[in-house]
Amino acid sequence: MKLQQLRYIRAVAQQDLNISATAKSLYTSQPGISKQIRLLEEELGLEIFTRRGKHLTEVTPVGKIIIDLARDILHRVEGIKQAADEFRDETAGSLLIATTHTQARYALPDAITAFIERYPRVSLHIHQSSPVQIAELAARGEVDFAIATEGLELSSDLVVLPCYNWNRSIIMLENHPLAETPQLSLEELAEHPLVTYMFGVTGRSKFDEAFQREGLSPRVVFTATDADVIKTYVRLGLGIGIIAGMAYDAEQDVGLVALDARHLFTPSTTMIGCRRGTFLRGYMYDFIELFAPHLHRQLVDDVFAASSSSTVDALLADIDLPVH
Amino acid sequence: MKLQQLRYIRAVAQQDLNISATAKSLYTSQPGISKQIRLLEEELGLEIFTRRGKHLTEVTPVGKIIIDLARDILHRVEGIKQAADEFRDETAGSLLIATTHTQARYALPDAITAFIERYPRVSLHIHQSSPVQIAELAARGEVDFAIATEGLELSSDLVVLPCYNWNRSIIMLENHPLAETPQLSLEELAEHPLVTYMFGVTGRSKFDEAFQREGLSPRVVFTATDADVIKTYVRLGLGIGIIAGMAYDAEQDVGLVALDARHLFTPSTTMIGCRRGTFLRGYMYDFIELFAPHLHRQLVDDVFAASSSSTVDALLADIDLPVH
DNA sequence: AGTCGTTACGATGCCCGTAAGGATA
DNA sequence: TATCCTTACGGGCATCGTAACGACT
Repeated sequence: MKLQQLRYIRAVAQQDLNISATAKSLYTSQPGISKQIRLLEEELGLEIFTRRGKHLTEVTPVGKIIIDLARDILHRVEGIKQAADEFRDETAGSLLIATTHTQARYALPDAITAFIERYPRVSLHIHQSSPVQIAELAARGEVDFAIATEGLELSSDLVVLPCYNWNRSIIMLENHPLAETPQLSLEELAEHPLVTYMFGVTGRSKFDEAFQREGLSPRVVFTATDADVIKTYVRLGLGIGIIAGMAYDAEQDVGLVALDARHLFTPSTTMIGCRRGTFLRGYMYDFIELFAPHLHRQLVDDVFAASSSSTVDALLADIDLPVH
Repeated sequence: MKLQQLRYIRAVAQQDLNISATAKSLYTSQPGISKQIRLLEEELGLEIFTRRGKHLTEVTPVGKIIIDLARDILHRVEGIKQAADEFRDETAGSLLIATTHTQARYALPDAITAFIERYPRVSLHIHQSSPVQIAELAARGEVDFAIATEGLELSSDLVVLPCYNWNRSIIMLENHPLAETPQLSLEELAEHPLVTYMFGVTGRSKFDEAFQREGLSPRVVFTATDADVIKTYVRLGLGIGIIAGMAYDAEQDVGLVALDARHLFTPSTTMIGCRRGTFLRGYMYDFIELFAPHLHRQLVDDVFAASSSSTVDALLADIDLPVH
């Protein structure tokens, strides 16, 4: 058994069982991959992929198990390289983050700024995507960290840590009839057309929960994946916007007013997720701590070691999350 | 990086940094190992072993991390082979158990008998050793299971499950003055010369605890690693024996009487341990369940997935352990 | 002097890439 | 017909084993 064989089966599984495409993506030849896979199957005495004629049609049940193990092994092999890099030069390397628009735009800039100042020689890549895709990227180990409010807890391959809580703000045109209301209620909100985040994005679930709890059906006339788009449509008079509080800036957002809505909605918690078994480099710990100061190295190590929900809960029980 | 290179560094680390000896144990040549290690070090850009002249003297700090990761990786590679074997033929394979004399002699026979009847084509190896060595063998993945009363919980590399509780019996010559005493006390025991298990073996710690709690200093005149030796010396009139209850058999042990001592000592718990990340074959689950019926497959999976003490505690909280 | 790791060197064998063949949609 | 996997074949390279060297105890 060779590591390349494991790489091949992983890649083929990823590329929809197309060996030709896999060969291109790995800059090698089809026959090479085909042969190595057959050799591995021969060595193990079973088929990883089922073939119909000359096409790979699906992954066998054992194949699934083996590919999962292969992913795990290759990830740990990466860990050895990371450990080596860390030791050779702890101030250089790369950091790949997958996150949502909201985080990239409003929550991350401070941490990023501080990070690149402290680690100028770490090449930083931020990949913006939807929560589901973010979680997948991190679970597959294609990025080091996933940062999002929704969707991370769904993958059991991820170690997930809470970073901060945040509340919502209600934004509207400054001449809107509700603009002067001191303590807006959900009933009042439900009477107006609303603009907010799409399903599955930026704490949308807490939004729905709140209305459902009161037996109200809000009139959501427009949904978007980010606050900038929402603000644009609020400006157009389409309705009242409900966005993350941090997405409103009194100076920048002229013409709009924001009302704090923390009395209406449960706070959301933004999380950072990382694949289990990842070798964390020194600057990775530091990045986490820059973004979420309560997540110091010892605690992160403990949570990684624990890797199970109730122990994690115990470790995190005493922490007061920052509120943004 | 190649798997063989990882095997080499692991083996060299294990063989006291002696490449020649490693080469012999792996049936290959010294230069081959030497070169592969250098190639790996070159690829990673660091030294795994420190050399003084032409001798390997110690493992570098990174080396330790890398060797640990290598062990982990190789163990998971074994897991792939296990998964393949399991799928090819779930009734054949091998099962390696490291355990103590007490377990092998008194607790395991029933489970073993049932196991070889159900899985005649699984080659079974039982390795008898001290608790500390047992734990090491299992933690290194050289055996599938460690079964012992002491020492397993010390290794964080092991997933440990409780199998059964057991109590002690006091054995003595049938004409001994205490033989008729209905409820012996620790004070009375402390007045007589005692024979029991060695330190670190078969629940010896509970023995010491009991006397210490009462502020008593027992006169232990002889210690042994197994009950057979203890019984031999009790027969010689050396003193009163304290052994695991299951080690006394009224029919076999003629000339000796046993008094139940569960009112004097805290029960001990015998545990089964298995390295984290092990791929468990179907017959391995069955073996566990044959030995400890409450440890059914789902529960074992949950504990492996949890792999942290407090979650494990929660999973095991509702279980009534069998008492032997 | 003996043990041990490294270097040098030669041969086997493996891996990869090109080219051709057969099967499917 | 176009795509795709497999087999066949040849070149290059890495690995391994033997032998000799240098270094330490």
